[in-house]
Amino acid sequence: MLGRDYAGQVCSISRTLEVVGERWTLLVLRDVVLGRHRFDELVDSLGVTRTVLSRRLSHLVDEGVLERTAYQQRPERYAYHLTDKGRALTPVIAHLMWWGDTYYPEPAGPPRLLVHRSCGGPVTGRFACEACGDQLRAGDIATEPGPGLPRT
Amino acid sequence: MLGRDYAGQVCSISRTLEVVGERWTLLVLRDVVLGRHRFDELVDSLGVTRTVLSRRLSHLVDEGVLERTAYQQRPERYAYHLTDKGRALTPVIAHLMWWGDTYYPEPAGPPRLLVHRSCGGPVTGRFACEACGDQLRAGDIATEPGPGLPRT
DNA sequence: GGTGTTAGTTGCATCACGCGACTGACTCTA
DNA sequence: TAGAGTCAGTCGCGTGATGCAACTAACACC
Repeated sequence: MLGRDYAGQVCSISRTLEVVGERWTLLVLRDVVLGRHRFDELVDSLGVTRTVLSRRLSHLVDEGVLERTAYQQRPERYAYHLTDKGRALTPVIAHLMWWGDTYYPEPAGPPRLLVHRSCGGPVTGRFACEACGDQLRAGDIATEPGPGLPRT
Repeated sequence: MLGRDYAGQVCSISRTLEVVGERWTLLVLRDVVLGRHRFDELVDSLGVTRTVLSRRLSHLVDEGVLERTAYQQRPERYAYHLTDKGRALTPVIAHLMWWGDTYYPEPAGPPRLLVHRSCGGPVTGRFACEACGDQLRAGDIATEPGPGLPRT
């Protein structure tokens, strides 16, 4: 996605998109979340070019989102797994999935469901307020300048 | 981001990324969320090319994520605002923001904070289980095949 | 009549991506 | 031991999206 970077953006989102905003990157992460960990598995599943997949995986490993571990020697074969930093992105993936299912539903229904691991119930991507504990809708959330906002 | 589409992907995320996955699109939406609604405001704030911004806005309007309304006649001037469908994406933007602030913190602190509109408390992007009401962490969420999953 | 504002469009050069073939190290089968 | 298969990539070429900068159009202000 980035030929050039999002220069001059003092913004947490642009920094994030430098890492995961390129074409295919979020789909690669989705596949890893769904249990696909090997290079050829990802190529087959995504239909992405081998060149691009190679670049994306290297970038994600460099940034600490994925880790590359040898799962066999002779010949050396590698698998890609999420780090904690990568796992922290699953809500983004989950919410993109929810949004797609909501606004672009497939006739047959959603191909994947998000469930609560322990009780099996459906999961929704609500935000919560840490102070009062309320679950929030989009309209309940406001932004305000933080300490790092440059004065203009 | 998409020269070609993510063809053959039976996936809610790829459908979503067709709409919001292109370079700059999520940053445009962030800016609209933060209150920038006019073409030149967005150009100045993002540093994006006028050409690309024009394309992105048209695409988002076509997809019903933004709406384009005239805020004055003679000369006609337009502003871009979120639709409900667009507002449903704010948790994605918010979570990307949180992730950037967490893993790529600025020395001065985060430039923007998310707050609960009514009580002012900090907001975190947790998922919640609709069945039991628990707030979930990334590890508490599992995926399972849904009705729309094609058999292989 | 000249300058400024706003919302774009146009043209050119460059960069990233898609496509497909190829490499290299090793295993498995006949 | 020759040939096919597996896996994780790399290489080369053509196309399409993007960056840069100038230009247009419609109007307001002085």
